[in-house]
Amino acid sequence: MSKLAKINVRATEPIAVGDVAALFKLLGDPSRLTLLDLLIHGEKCVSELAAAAEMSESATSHQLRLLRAARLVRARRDGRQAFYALDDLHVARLLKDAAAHASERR
Amino acid sequence: MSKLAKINVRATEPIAVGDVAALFKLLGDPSRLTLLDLLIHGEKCVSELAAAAEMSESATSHQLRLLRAARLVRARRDGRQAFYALDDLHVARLLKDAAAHASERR
DNA sequence: TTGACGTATGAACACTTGTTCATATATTCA
DNA sequence: TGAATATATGAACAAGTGTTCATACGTCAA
Repeated sequence: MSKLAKINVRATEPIAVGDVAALFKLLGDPSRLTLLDLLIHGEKCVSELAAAAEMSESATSHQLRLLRAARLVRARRDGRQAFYALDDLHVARLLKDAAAHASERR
Repeated sequence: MSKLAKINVRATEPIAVGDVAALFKLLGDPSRLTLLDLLIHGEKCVSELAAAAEMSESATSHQLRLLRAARLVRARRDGRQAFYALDDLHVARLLKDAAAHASERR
């Protein structure tokens, strides 16, 4: 793949394509996207998220783990519950932009 | 998956999560992302893109097909060559935002 | 401690994805 | 027409992905 391997869209500095692709890849799954969308309105615990997204709690936890590894969300323990929240102010903007984009393509 | 299934990030109207995820999914591959990045600076033919991205022309054509189906790029025939260009003004912005995002996460 | 609850994690599996290889189509030139 | 060039496409395969199921962990209450 690409010897270039840098994205040059006038970002402050060129970024490895792999990093950007990894970010988009994480956002490119309906389950994860739903979870992130749910978190836009504030932090929620795993069972809340699972219920709202209509996923099993196991699947929810697995996906949250990926989002956490990428630092898109952060976890906070409160007793037996784990509360998740967006850990990145830019994510909401990316979602918004992409949503706007998708809506204009009809 | 999600009964909600709409993203509500104050887009003009709620968008199906599936559509947004499909867009991100397309952007979530290094090969396709490289091709799009190459096209930011103007239209290019398949062999140019293949050379610059260090991919086979077949693989390049396959990926361009996906990008074309999603109307992220458009093709123009000129003799034996097919020139591809970004077909979406928002894509460059998405790439830029994501690159900025990725760069701030180090 | 014991049990229940909420969450996390590993393994397994079906499904998807990107590439390669072979072949087809389209266009130009001799 | 025929050969050469540029691109497109189908089939097949390896590699990757998201879910499920079973189980483990951490916390609280009795």
